[in-house]
Amino acid sequence: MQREEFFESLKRKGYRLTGRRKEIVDFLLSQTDRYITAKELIEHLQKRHPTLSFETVYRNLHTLRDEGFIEESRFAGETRFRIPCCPTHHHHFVCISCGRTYVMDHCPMPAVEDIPEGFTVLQHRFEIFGICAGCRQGREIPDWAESRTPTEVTSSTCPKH
Amino acid sequence: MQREEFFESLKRKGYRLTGRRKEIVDFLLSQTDRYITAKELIEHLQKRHPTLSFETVYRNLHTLRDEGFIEESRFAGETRFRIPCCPTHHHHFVCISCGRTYVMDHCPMPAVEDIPEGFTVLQHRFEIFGICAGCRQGREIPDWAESRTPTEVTSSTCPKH
DNA sequence: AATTTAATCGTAATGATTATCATTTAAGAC
DNA sequence: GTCTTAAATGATAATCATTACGATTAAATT
Repeated sequence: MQREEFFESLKRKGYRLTGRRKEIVDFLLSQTDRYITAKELIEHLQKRHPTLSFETVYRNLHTLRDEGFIEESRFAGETRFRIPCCPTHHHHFVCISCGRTYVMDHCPMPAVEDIPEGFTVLQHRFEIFGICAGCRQGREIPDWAESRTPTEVTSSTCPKH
Repeated sequence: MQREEFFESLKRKGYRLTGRRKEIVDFLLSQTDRYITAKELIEHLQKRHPTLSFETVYRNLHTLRDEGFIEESRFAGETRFRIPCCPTHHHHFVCISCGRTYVMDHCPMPAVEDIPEGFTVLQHRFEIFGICAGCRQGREIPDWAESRTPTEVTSSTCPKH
């Protein structure tokens, strides 16, 4: 979603286009290929705008999330946010070292056949966590990743984005 | 995994079988069909053992997690833990109302074919969130669930556990 | 029973997130 | 352009989950 489109959409929903809101959205739009933490966002924006408050950042992130504009994920012990890189439904390979996400075409839901009657599906989450090629060189695998029940999976070729 | 087996395994890894550890594991073993929060665990155990400290609970949960004995998930704004209901690899339908989990046979990993060369897969996460039949009656869908980008998925039949 | 050291307790500290309320400011009306 | 008003913000304090610390307890081994 492009910047102007994004702001139009916010406005249509009755939100005001404040300076802060625009700064926050602009930064998110500049980072659509990875998840960022609230802290990263604040630190980045406070360089130019020292008076920016935590409250404002969290309030905006949650507003955007609740309106479906941003995705939230949590890994390596931190909650992270991002604006989806593209509007179509998809899942990610997430690099736990740099937070970058790589689009995967596959969605598991069509193959799920054992949801019983009376159960309501609201959401699903499918993410593969690992180390991307860029981070592979020169970085160790973080402790938290090695220490948890790993999944032995053999993989194959070629991402996107 | 049964109780004695569990304790044996802990002991083999060099951990002591303390009273607190056993109480914590026993409670987890009594709740293998759902995720519980650290708070729930503490509140339950403090009824009988008022001196139980937060420190001990968190330390044990993390020890158990790091040794691969318990799974961690986060939804509805809270971090939750559980001992897997069975040792084979599987994923869950998670009821966001009661936290109960229902085993699904399907694992999406074999169908994933677009992981590029140089990328290392460490883990994957596939969860379906929704409302189970039991909770469907008499409960509303929580706010947090309705407010996020929902996934429109049609489903079919019959869970386990 | 004595020894060793992991595990625990109690408390304080940390870090992330949320609440309060006075003040500011975007958006629409005039 | 000015006025109005309600949303958004900033500053601060509060809350909540989680972690750290140092003294004490107790499991496991001798």
